[in-house]
Order: sequence, then C-alpha cells, then structure tokens
Amino acid sequence: MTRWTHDADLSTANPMKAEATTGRRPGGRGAGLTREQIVQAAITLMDGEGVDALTVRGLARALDVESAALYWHFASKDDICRAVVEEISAQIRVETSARGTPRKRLEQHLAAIRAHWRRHPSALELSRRFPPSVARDVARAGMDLLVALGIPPDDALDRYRVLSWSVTGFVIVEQNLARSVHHTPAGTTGTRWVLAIEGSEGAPSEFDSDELFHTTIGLLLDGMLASNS
Amino acid sequence: MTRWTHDADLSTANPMKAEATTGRRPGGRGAGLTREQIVQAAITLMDGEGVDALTVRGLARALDVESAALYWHFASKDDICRAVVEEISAQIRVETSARGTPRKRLEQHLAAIRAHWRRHPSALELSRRFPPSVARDVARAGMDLLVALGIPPDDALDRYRVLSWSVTGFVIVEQNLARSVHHTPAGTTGTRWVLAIEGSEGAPSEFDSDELFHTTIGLLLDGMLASNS
DNA sequence: ACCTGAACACCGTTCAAGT
DNA sequence: ACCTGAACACCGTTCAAGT
Repeated sequence: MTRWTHDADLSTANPMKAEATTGRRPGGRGAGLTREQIVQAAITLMDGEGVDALTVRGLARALDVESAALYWHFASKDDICRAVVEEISAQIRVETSARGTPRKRLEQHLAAIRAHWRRHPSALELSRRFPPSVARDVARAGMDLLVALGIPPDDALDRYRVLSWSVTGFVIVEQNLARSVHHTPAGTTGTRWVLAIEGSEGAPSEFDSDELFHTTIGLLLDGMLASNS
Repeated sequence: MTRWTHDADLSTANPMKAEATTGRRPGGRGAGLTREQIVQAAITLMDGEGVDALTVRGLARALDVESAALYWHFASKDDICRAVVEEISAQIRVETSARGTPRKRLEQHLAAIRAHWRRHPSALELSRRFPPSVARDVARAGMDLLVALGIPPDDALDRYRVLSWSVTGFVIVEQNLARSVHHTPAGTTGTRWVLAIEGSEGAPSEFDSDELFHTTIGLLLDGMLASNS
C-alpha cells in the first residue's frame, strides 16, 4: 500500500557503527541495534514460526525494542524482507566434488540449489515478493560445468538460465504442494505425495518429487545434448 | 493466524437460494448476495487494483454491503481466495487446432496454459497460497498429445506432470521478474528484460522470456524423444 | 545518533441484534 | 435466512519527544 523508492530510503539508514557510538552492550534494552542483528532475528523468527509470524511488532519484541526502533535501520518492513532474502540466498553453497562426470556434477549443482531452498521454506516464500540477486559465483560454476559437458561457451549463459529458472520454479511449485488441498503427504521422506482424484474413476496417483526433479533435470540435459550433437 | 478446517466451515455456507428466499433484486443494498457474485467482484477488484487491494472491507464496499455480511457466505477471507483461484483455473481453455504435428500442438497446449496465467497475474499470485486443482480435461488433452508424440501411455502421466510443473514454475518465476530490483523491462512486448550486473565487468545481459519458455519446453520434449528412442 | 511513546489508518473476524 | 453495527485484537508506519 505505501510505496517507497528503494535507493532513496535505503541511504537514510546508517548500518554499522551503532555499537561504537553508543557504547552499550548488545542484547539488552537500548542495546545498539545493527542491521545484521535485525536480519538475523528475522530469520530465526521466520524459520521458527513461519513467515506469517514475521511482523514488525513481533520482531521488535524478539529484539527487546519498540517497533519504531526498526525504522531507523530499515526504511520499511519490505526493506527488512529484502535483506532477509538477500542474506539467505547469499548462503547458497554449491561445492560440487571435483570427481565425477560433468553431467553428474551439474546434477549435483542443481540439486544443491534445490536443497538450499528446501531448507529455508519461509525465505523461499518471501523470495516471491522480493526476488534475490543470483549469486555470481554459483552461476559461474554452473556455466563452467555446462561447457565441460560440451555446450558451446556462447550458449552456456542461455542454457544455464533455463536450468536455473527450472530449478527455482520447481522448488516453488514443490513448496506449494504442502498447502494444496488436493495433495496429501505420504511416507516419511517428505517428498512422496498422493494426488486426490475427485471423480470416482481411476486410482489416486502417487509420485515422488525427488524423482520428478531428477527426471526434469535429466530431460533438460538430454535435450541439450541431443540438440547439440 | 486463525486456522480453520476446510470442509467443516464450507458446509455452513448456503450458496444458491438467496434470491429465492429474500426476493430482493441483486445489485442494490440488501441485494441477496450469492457466492458467485462475491467471487466475481473479488476477481474484478483484484484484476483492477492488484491482489493487495483484495481486502474483506474493500470487497464488501464494492458489493455495497457490510464486511461481516461476507462471512455468512464464506468462512474466511482465505475461503474466498480459494474460490477465486478455483474459478480462474477452471477457465483455462486449451483448444488446440486439430491440424499440425503432435509436437506443435503440444507446444501450443502448454503455451496456452502459460498465456492464461499471464492474463491473470493476481490469481497466479494467490495460487501460491491456495493451489488450485488441475482441470482434468486439460491434463487429458495434454497426455493424449504425448501419446501421439510416441510416448508410451504408461509414461504419459509422469511426463505430463514434468511439463505441467515446468510451465507453472516458469510462469511464477516470470511473474516475479516484474518485482525484481535486478531486472528491468525492455521493449514493448512485456517479455524482454535486461539483467543488471552489479560488478563492473561484462555487459548487462538481455533476454526474452518468450524465447526462454520456448527453449525450455523444446529441451524437455527433445529429452523425452531422445530417451524414448 | 538512536530509541521511546503515542498516535493514525488500516486489517480479518466475531457476535449480538435486527428484519 | 441473511445482514447490520459495533466491537476486538491485531497490522505497518509516522513523528514529536526524549537521551
């Protein structure tokens, strides 16, 4: 509802030197808040109680300050959310083992990205409203693997974009499953689902999202290699 | 925050016979609201002013009733949203021309699904929290095309699931682009984007989401045909 | 410079009371 | 059966005032 311009308001916030200027110890009341503390508290709150629990008032309570205090460090709640998503997405690590075929390593690379977002479902939810910037080193690593696979370097960026979008989209759809009235979880892995059929005919179909992910990526890579030869 | 059980509360709402019992004309004050009217008003409000404008109070104002009145017809705002998404997703039409190769027709089928959600961005946004049921006839048509393409009937469901997830995920990621600080629209088609690069090196990369969609689907189908031969 | 206290304009939801 | 009026417990945000 209230619209604010990104850059302008950000510059009003002074991030770093709270502790140096106030000289109060962190953690207590009047503790010299920092942006980092606020983001960290937001993540803990969000991971613990879900994204709906991430309110300005609740966050302030967790930090033992008044809610208005947060507005000195951040321009708005949206600004906080953006920082949270940026922080989580910066934590993506895709160290793939140097051994194995390029294809296997690329599959691991993409699986690692999916796994990261599955570990942070609340951040994934926030990422819809506040899309993060792609970590550059992650993209670089993925493109290198594509080249190692035999993709012409000029096509690598385009191909990686396809893969990246597919993974992101997949994880989002996968997360939505938990909210779906038509899907119910099955088994203990957290990846098996049964799809309720409303009509009378046909058995309820069951599937595993792990397998679905694997075949999706497999088909894309097969397609890339087929059209490349 | 308030959790309610789906089936139980739905049954308390009496959908149809408002007009018959009250005998008042629709449209004016005390107009014998129906669920359909409420859903329709919600869609118009949402399409016109965005999903954030879809509030219980605003919806009531548009219908010229008090907000509490809506709670006789629906159990909660979530319940309204679910009905809205269900309605929009039921409107998907994928009449593909009978002419053309199976592959071309399948591509049109999937493109039609993407186009439908692009026409209803607010509903797409809602669909994340309230995933709709897949229209059965749409899935049937798609699977038939896969069989016509040469996919064994036993694999058709699984393959179509891959395609369906990919399209849904793609459209969601595509929609997020508009909110991204790192992407800015280019051109007049609404599908061209330039990706801002924060470092100094490298030219800003540009791409067209139409093309990206086409190659993604193309690669998946190539992969299916390659692994099938 | 950094934070409090109090206010403002909103939310979704409930419920007695009307007709 | 269907809707109003008023209340309740929340939101995000602003701003003078404190230190």
